[in-house]
Amino acid sequence: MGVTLKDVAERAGVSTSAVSRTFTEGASVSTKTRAKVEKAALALGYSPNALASSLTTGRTKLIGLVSNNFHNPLFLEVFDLFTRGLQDRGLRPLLVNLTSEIDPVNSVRMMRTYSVDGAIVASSTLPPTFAEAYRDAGIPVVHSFGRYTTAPQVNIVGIDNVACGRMAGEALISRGYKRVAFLGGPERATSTQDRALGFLGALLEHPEIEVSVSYASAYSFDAGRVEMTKQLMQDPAEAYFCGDDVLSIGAISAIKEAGLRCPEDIGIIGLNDMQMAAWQLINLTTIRQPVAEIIGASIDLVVATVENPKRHPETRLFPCRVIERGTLRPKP
Amino acid sequence: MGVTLKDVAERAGVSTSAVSRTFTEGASVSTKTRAKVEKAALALGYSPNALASSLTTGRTKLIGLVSNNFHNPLFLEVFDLFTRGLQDRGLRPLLVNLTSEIDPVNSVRMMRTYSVDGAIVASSTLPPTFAEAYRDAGIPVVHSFGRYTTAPQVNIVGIDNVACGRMAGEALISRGYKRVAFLGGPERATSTQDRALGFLGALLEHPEIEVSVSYASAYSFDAGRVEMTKQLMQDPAEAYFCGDDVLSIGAISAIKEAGLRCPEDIGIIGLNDMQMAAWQLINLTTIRQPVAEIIGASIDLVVATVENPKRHPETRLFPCRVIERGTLRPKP
DNA sequence: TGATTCTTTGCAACCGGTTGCAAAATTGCC
DNA sequence: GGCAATTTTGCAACCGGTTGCAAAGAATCA
Repeated sequence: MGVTLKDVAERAGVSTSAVSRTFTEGASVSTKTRAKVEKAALALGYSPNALASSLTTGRTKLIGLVSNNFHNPLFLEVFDLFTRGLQDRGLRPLLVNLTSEIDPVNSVRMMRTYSVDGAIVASSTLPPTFAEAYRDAGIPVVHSFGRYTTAPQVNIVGIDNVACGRMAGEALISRGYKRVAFLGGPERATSTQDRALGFLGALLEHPEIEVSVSYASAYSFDAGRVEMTKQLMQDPAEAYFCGDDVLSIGAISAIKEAGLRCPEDIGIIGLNDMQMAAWQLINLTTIRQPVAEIIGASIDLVVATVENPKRHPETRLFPCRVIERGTLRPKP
Repeated sequence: MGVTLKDVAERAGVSTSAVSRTFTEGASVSTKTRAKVEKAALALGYSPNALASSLTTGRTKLIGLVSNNFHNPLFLEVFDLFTRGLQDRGLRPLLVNLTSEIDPVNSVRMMRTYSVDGAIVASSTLPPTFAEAYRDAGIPVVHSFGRYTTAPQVNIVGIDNVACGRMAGEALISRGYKRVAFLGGPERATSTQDRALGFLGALLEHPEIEVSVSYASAYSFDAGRVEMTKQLMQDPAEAYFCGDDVLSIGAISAIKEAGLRCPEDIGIIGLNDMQMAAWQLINLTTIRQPVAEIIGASIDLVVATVENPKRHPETRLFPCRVIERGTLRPKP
């Protein structure tokens, strides 16, 4: 079955080294032998074995793509962009689903077992210790959608969640809402904490506006719906900044089920701008996270770190912006 | 960085063979040496190199997971289940995104370059020739969500799309709709053709019911919305069987935008039952595709074919059923 | 043409493991 | 304890490639 280097060498009447060199960028081969080899390889249907060569070169061109966000529709876009982006650079994503794992130790071992060149942790909910565990194991890593820190221990690419929270707060203020609220994801998620911080910060400058905070149990439709239903039974705010788009849609669902309208009775602003948010049926006003840029930068960074492992860890943050749709009342 | 077999052997004071054997299931090692080796391995933090061993064993435990459905929310569930299912069996998914590819030749070469043990083509829109190209290259393969054929050339796991079409037709008939329609995905997709066939077949027994057929340009929200808008400008049917859930949601959006109500004015039944279909905001009556079973069977089949490459190709179809929600009027 | 330099080539060792084989060690049995 | 049967062990070859090195060949120049 498998055609090997040796087969090609024999057929072409050259040494295996010659064959190896024709398939190696920038190696020294004459045009004549190259032609002979290529002809033989074509005839035999030879394709080099990346894993065997990785043994000597130390590069597998495998990148571990680690995530636990297999329930957030945004991540379908994320996986699409990551796989395409990696493919375009001749790299292969080795997918790791961490949904049922809490400990990085297994995935680290796996990364080593498969000698990945680098790893990308794509998650807004995993703690920074995850990416750090990879780094400690000597695996070049970047944490995408991770939390910004002033003295990063690992590469981080994402958004400034505090700034986004502030942006959301200002959006509500500028629309004249007098009673606003933050409806976050799980309180322990760092992204939630940061968004709350920014939101409350913006409101601090407006003591005349009433603010409240609550947390859903997960970044999910159901959790958003449940939490908003709870709010409606008490004394709801006029407008909510929801921790993310899925949560927002859950909240909107609760509002409509209660016979209220959005934005006429209650306004909602989300975060992410996943494709679904633009669906006319949903038409969610939200803050766009520049997913493509984040992913492009993540790949760039992991490649750079693979090429220079001593590279200093870096943080790259991308600006977000409000996307005006139909779930907040218009500015006065 | 990398701790090798030799390092462990040296430290444990045994041969490399002994170390290799302690890490090989069912090999002959005494308890004493095993203990020595394990102690040394632990102290050194050794983890075996799967790629090096694949050279001699011929197994990488890598499974190519090939898809082009990176825009259908159902596939987030699909990827979640596939990655978890493969992981549970000690296999690793190597993700291949075919979105911008039409020719299998590149992905086949890639599979060989990485010596995958097998491949799973997860797509309802890729033609059967794709999976066949893998099989021709000697790669054990199963086509998940593929089309049923009586004399399969490759393993196929999925649903009986004709039966689903019939089921949808019967659901509409039983609710007393007198003018019904099929709003399919792209006409060239085999799944669309089969669903149309089944749907029309069911209606054949009811000549008193008026039937029409149209096709959206893609399995997407926008395509569904555009096509339904077109329908509404002419003379719409009372109820539509949409080719899939995303298409259905697009259609519902168009209906609401036109100031009509679903199901009071127009009924919709979808296909897939992706998680979102159950969201109260959408509450789509649809036909459930048993995704978890399909994926479990796909993994079983690919593993079985890896273990016995001469295994006869097999088709496994799973029954679907109607999930009653709120987008069809109730049965009389 | 011959000396010198640069390019191309093959040899052989190596990457990190596995495995058939024969020798060594252990066990069982009388 | 002695012998045969069984288990454990290490040697060495091999998996499919890469690469440093020295020799061979080609090109350059006087």
